[in-house]
Amino acid sequence: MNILEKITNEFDSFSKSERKVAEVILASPATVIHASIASLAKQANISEPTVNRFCRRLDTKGYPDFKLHLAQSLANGTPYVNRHVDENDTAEEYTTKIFESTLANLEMARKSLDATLINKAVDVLTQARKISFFGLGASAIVAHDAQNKFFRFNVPVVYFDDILMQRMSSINSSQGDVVVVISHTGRTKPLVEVANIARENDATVIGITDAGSPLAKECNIVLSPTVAEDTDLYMPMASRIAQLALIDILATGFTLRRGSKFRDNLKKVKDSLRSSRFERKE
Amino acid sequence: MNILEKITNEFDSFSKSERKVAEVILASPATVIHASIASLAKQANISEPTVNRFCRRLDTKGYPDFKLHLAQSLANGTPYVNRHVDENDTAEEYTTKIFESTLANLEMARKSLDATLINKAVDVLTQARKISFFGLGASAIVAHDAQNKFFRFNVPVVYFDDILMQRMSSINSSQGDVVVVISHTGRTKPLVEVANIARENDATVIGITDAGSPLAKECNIVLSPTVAEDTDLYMPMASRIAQLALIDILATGFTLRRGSKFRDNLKKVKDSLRSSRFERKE
DNA sequence: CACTTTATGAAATAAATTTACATAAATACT
DNA sequence: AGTATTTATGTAAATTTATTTCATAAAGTG
Repeated sequence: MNILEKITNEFDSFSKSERKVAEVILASPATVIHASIASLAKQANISEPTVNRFCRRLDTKGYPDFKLHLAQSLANGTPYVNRHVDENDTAEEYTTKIFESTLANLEMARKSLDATLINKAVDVLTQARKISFFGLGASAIVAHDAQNKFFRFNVPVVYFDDILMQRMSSINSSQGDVVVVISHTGRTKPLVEVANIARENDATVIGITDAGSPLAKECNIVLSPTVAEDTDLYMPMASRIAQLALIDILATGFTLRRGSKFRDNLKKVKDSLRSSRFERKE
Repeated sequence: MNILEKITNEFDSFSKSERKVAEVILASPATVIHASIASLAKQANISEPTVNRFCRRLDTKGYPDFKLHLAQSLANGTPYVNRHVDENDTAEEYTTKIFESTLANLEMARKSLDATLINKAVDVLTQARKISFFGLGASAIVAHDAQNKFFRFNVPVVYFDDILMQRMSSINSSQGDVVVVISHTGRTKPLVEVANIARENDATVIGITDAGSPLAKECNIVLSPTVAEDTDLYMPMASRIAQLALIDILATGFTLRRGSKFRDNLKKVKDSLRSSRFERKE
């Protein structure tokens, strides 16, 4: 919790002198962060140790640490929240709301991801003989994006958004192949079947999906970026953005694992596009 | 400006010792705000006065004041750009870095977008007879996603990631049609041509691209979500996520403009998927 | 109203930061 | 190349700032 809120909340439980400090701080926190303990004590008409004790009471290590917390409370204030779009919102308003929701959800997704599992997934991917990315609907886009990234690594990579192709591809998979199945809910029957087929054919299955879902049960490794999907508009929004961030992370882990020499290759791929572009004038 | 960004920006103008401090700070700013000047100096293998001078160089009053600024940079809501992944990062570290960059870039994109133009674009889209989304490479994914969203609105919508199909489609366009061209750089020759063809055939062209680019010049409306693309790994990352957020915004604007009755339709589309899913047990 | 607990402040101590100065490194100019 | 000059860095002392200790005062309790 924000330390300013904390001061307000606990105000009633403070002693007489502590209240004096609290009042001075609440009156102009921005001034306090630049004041020494001596000057704050003087402003509040109490002694320096009292200020120090006040800081500790608020679970900080001492006065300087307290100022740090105060500074953070003052910075930008508003944490990201999921804000719902309203019927009468202006373009300005819904633009802000959507960005804020997206940010809030990314923050949430970040917290929900387990670095150990990511590391394991990267392990598996770097050793793969062939990588397949499968998704349907909005998740197809994520699979599509993953292909666009991983093909640069010069590993055999395929992507299908057609359930039949996915099935056929899975049936042909075997040990050493990695199949990445992407589904926000993890409840899309055909995709669960595809995962099952892949696994029965000894492929390693990585799921980017909800941890407790039927799809998750078919996976060797489950990565689940959790978001509070905005269901107001019945469209996948935050989920796919979090999934894309995860793809970035996996791709980054992959390149890091392969070392710097490997990254020169990436530059080549990028440079190969140059001739199809208009040059910058600057 | 955020002091962390400032350190990153001015890094090249630092002296040898200053760079050492900067590196330590950038590597783990959260640790630094709890460190004394002595411990930071030791970590960076330089003397305490050098740290102090470093702080002043960044327009702070001294080390404690510098820490205050740093704390504010780190506070909620101010993620920072350009946290470059490092060769030796752990999964935990690069995961954090990528999320932070993504958040910072979304924040940046949000600031760069003009609500008036968004409103205009929504206007045009709601009145369109047919909407086409065109992109190549990483932007193809964004176009793909846009189709996935807009087809729910029951308007004729197409998406192509094939340059020939894009050309043919553009040649056949006419007044009342809207073509949305997506390209981060706006310098991909074939796509610029496509935009030109569309415009010559009286379609309205909306560009999701860099404002000053050749592609932007061919557009009737230009929406340019600006991001500081991380070029370390030669892969499009933040740009496409910002573009997707913009698609969400346009789609949201579209549904709001169409009114609540229209949104019942969206629910129907979503419900139509139900039979293909495993039910939740809860 | 005595007694205990809790709160507060003065002074001493400890810690951290800054200044002043000396030396070393880098750069520019013969 | 060699010297002069500027710029960068470190050592040690001085200063500022924060914390601890301990004594005293206020508040609460039976």
